Amino acid sequence: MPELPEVETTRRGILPHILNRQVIQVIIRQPSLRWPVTPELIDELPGQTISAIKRRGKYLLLDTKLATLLIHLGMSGSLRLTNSETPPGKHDHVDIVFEGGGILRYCDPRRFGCMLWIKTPIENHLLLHSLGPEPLSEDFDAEYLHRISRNRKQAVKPFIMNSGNVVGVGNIYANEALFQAGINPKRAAGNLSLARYGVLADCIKQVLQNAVDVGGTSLRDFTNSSGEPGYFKQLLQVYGRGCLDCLKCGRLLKEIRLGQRSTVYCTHCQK
DNA sequence: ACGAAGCCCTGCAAGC
DNA sequence: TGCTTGCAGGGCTTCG
Repeated sequence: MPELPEVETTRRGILPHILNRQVIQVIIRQPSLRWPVTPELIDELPGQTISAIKRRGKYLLLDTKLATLLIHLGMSGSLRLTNSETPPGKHDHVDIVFEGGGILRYCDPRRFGCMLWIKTPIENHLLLHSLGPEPLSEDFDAEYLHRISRNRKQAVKPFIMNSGNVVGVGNIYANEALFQAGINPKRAAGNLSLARYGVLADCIKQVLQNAVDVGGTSLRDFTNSSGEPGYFKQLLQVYGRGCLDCLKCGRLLKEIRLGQRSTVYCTHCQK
């Protein structure tokens, strides 16, 4: 389940291998992802050179002179660097072949991801233009969260998971950040004080930065990596630990569903 | 305008 | 052992 840290790890991993390299071929084995991968990609990406690799939220943006390739990994997607000697697996849907033989291979068993070839200015694109700030940027702070949450009755957990409010806070990290911050996930977003949003903003930054740092350690061998980012399960304090003991107070953690998502918290430590 | 639910898809685990 | 069922999840889309 790639969240922002995994996407950033992927970006840094592929960057040195494909930046300023020319694409010579695109192979689509399975076009039906979240949205269809269009044949235009086969016709127009070859011949182009990757001039930048950016990230916005969980979207990866591969710039070329002609257009931008927008990639989302959904919840089961991954990008790996490989070569033509490695046969594609069952869920390896797209290959981007580079001059000199390297292949950027897109794998996505559940096909929740997407790969779109976008020729209009990318910042205007419908998928990007209404996104909230990057959580690790200075724009994301207590004042911002406090301001946009006034009069909002929605629970704070789905509130911070809404990409229009802040990008890249998925279910795992939302659970973790709220635990760190001592905030009950069910609390109405509009009722939290500026001070508590300060704590929450810091915890979100800390949890995400921590995960980026851990992801960074598995970067070195990106070309040969199994595609499974170390995932740092041992660092998770609440996610996946429903009915186990709270690591702060020892009482049993409670598991509920909030906005269709599994939510784990401590009724004693999170108010 | 807001918030909740629906939907896309496959792998895995549990139950029979 | 082999089926069926339920669940997980990001995030766009639809509905109330």
